[in-house]
Amino acid sequence: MSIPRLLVVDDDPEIRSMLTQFFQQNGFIALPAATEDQVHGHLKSGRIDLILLDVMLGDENGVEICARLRREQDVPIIFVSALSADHQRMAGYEVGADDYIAKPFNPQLLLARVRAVMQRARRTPSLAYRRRIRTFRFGGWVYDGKRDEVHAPDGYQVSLSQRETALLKVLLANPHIPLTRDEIAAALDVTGSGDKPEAQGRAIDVLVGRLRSKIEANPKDPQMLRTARGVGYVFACDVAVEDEA
Amino acid sequence: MSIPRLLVVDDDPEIRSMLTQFFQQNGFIALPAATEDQVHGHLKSGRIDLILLDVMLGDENGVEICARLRREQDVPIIFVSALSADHQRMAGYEVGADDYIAKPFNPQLLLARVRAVMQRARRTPSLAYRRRIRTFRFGGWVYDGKRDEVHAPDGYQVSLSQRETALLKVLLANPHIPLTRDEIAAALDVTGSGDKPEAQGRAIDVLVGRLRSKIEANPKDPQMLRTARGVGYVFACDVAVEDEA
DNA sequence: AGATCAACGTAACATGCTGTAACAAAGCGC
DNA sequence: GCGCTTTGTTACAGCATGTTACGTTGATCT
Repeated sequence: MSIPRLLVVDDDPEIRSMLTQFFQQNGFIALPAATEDQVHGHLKSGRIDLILLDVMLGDENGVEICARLRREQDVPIIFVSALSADHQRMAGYEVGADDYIAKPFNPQLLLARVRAVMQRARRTPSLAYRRRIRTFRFGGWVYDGKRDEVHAPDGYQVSLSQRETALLKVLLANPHIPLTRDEIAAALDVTGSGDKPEAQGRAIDVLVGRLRSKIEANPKDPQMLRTARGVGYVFACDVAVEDEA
Repeated sequence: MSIPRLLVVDDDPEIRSMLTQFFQQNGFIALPAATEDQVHGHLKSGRIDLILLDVMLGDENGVEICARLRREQDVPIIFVSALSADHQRMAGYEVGADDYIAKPFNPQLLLARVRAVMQRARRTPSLAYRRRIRTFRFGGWVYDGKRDEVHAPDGYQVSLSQRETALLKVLLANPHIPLTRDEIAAALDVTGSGDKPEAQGRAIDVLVGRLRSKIEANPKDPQMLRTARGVGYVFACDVAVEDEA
C-alpha cells in the first residue's frame, strides 16, 4: 500500500492543524477539513483511507454526519470526542464508527488506534458490511451480536423486537450510567431516520416496560433495567463485552 | 507511560505549593490550581492523570466540584480533607472519588496512595464504570450494596424507597457521628442533580420518620436512628463494612 | 411544679413521576 | 385487502417525595 491518506475533520483550526501536522510528521498524508462539504469534496476528488471526525462540529452533530458519510462511501471513521462522557455514550450509537477516542488523547495511543483501524479495514472484504460486532454477557443473559439474538440464562432464545433490541444495546453499552429519556431517544433514532430531535411522549417508558417484561425475571421489581427517578433509566448490571472479528 | 501529571487543587497557597513541590521532588509533574475554573483549564489544555482535590475549597463544596468533574471527564480523583471527621463523612457521599486522605498526612503514605490509584486507573478500562460496592451489617440487619437491598434480622427483605435507601447509606457511612439536616440533605443531593443548595422544610424529618417505621422494631422508641436534639440525627449502632471488588 | 417555647414526630395532603393497559397507526407478508 | 406484528399515544392508577399543620416532647426559667 502507498502512503496512507487521512482526513482530519474538526472545526477548531488549532486542533485541526495540530492533528494534521502530527500525522504528517508520522508518515501520513493528512488533509484538513472543517465542514461536511469539504469532506465530500475530498472524498470525491481522491482516495481517503480514514477519517478522523470530531463529534461536535459546530452545531452540527457528528453522529449524523457520520451516518451520512457511511451511507455514501465506505471509509473507516474514527470519532474524536471532547468529553469522555460523550465517548462512552457514543458506543451506544449504532453509527458504524470504527473507533472512538476521547480528547485529550495520548499521541501514541492515537497513532496506534489509527493504524489498528486501517489494518482491520484492509483485512475486511467490504467495509459496508462491517459493524461493531460485540457480544454482551450480563447476569446469565447473552446478547449475541453476531446473530443479533438474545438468550436467557436458561439457554432459551428470547425474541425481542427491533426497537427492544436497540434499546438493550444502548443500555448494554452504558452499564451503571443513568441515561435520560432524551439520550436514549437520540441513540435509538440515529439508527433510523435521525430527524426526530425533541420530546416524544412516553414512548421510551413504554419501550422500557416492554423490554422489562421480556428480560426481567420479575418485571414488577426490575433488577437490571432500573429506573432512575427524575432522571431516566440505568442498566444496573455488570456487563462483559467481547469484540469480534 | 510517560511522567505522570498531577493536578493539586487547594485554595490555601501554602499547602498548594507544599504539595506541588513535594510531588515534583518525587518525579511527578505537579500543577497547582486554586479554583474550579483553573481545573477546567488544565483539563482542557492537556493530559492530567490524577487530581488531588481539597474537600473545602473556599466556600465551594469539593464534593460538588468532584461530581461535576466526574460528569465531564474521566480523571481519577483523590480527596484531601483537613479533618478526619470529614474524612469519615466523605465515605458516604457517592461522588466516585477514588480515595480519601486526611491531613496531616504521612508523605510516604500519600505517595503510595497516589500510585495505587494511578495503577488502578490504568488497569480499569473506564473509570466511570467503577462504583463503590459495599455491604453493611448493623445489629442483625444487612444492607447488600451489590443488590441495593436491605434485609431484616429475620432474613426477610425490606423494601425501601430510593430516598430511604440513600438516607440509610449516608447513616451507615457515619455511625455514631451526629449529622445535621443540612449535611444529610447535601449528601442525598449529590447523588442526584446536585443543585438544591438550601433549606428544604422538614423533608429530612419526614424521611427519617419513614425510614424508622421500616427498620426500627419500635419506631416510637428508635434504637438505631436516634435524634440528636438541636443538632440532627445519629446512627447509634455499630456498623461492619465490607468493600467488594 | 408549672409555664413557656422551640424542636420534633407524623398524619394528611399536594404534586409530580412512573408503570401499564388499551387503543391507534404504521408496516409487512400473504 | 386481510391479519399479524411492531410501535407510538393516551389515560388512568399507583407510588415516591415534599409540604403543611398540629399535637407532643423536652429543656429552661420562675
